[in-house]
Amino acid sequence: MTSGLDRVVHEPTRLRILMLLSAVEETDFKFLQSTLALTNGNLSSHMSRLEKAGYVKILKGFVGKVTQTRYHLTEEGRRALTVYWKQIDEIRSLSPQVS
Amino acid sequence: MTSGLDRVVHEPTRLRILMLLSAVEETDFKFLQSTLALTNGNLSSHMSRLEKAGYVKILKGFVGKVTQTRYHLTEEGRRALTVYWKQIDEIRSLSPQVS
DNA sequence: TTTGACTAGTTTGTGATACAGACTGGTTTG
DNA sequence: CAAACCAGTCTGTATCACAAACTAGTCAAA
Repeated sequence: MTSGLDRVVHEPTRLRILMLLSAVEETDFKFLQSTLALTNGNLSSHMSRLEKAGYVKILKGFVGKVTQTRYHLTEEGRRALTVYWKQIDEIRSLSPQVS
Repeated sequence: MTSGLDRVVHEPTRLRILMLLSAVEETDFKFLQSTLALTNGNLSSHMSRLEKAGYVKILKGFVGKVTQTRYHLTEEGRRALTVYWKQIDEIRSLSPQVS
């Protein structure tokens, strides 16, 4: 246990993605890409990572004939965020133990 | 600019080190090593990284004939921490822009 | 109908780096 | 002398963020 912090969540770009998702509950590729100013490849691989971790559900569909990918925060993802922020608060209030 | 977060600070182990230093102002190698449960090599390289970034001053001395290394948070380091926490707060309150 | 631009992503390649573990050089203790 | 401690350095490995290249399909328009 290096530090306890979930590296999947701790990565800044993914943290932003997760925070956005936790606010809107569902989004599509284009929105995330333009809002966070990411390259396609970068966003794509982050989303795969989040899916693999079980934090995000990837939903593929169509708008007319054009594919559209939407993302949905899972309960597990929401829990991971809660835990993460709790741990961050602990680090933030870190002071040496008086034993 | 990937996300604006200072990677030197963002790395969990270094963040803990910096928070400890910001509380005690000065510490030695042994204390950090045992408090954070790090290997010598790992702690050593993190401290070098922090020194290189200008966030920590490394002070080498002796206790009797045995070397002792102490660490001191610089003003720059303290500023970096302040900025870091401000940015974290911004991410934490992230919600989609209504344009 | 094929050429060319555009959309929406995925795959690949590379450089950076956190961490463990082995080793160094010196000191002290048994 | 041997073992343990201190404070490192120096490998090696495995991960991984990011960009760039690539793929697959859509939609004109000539």
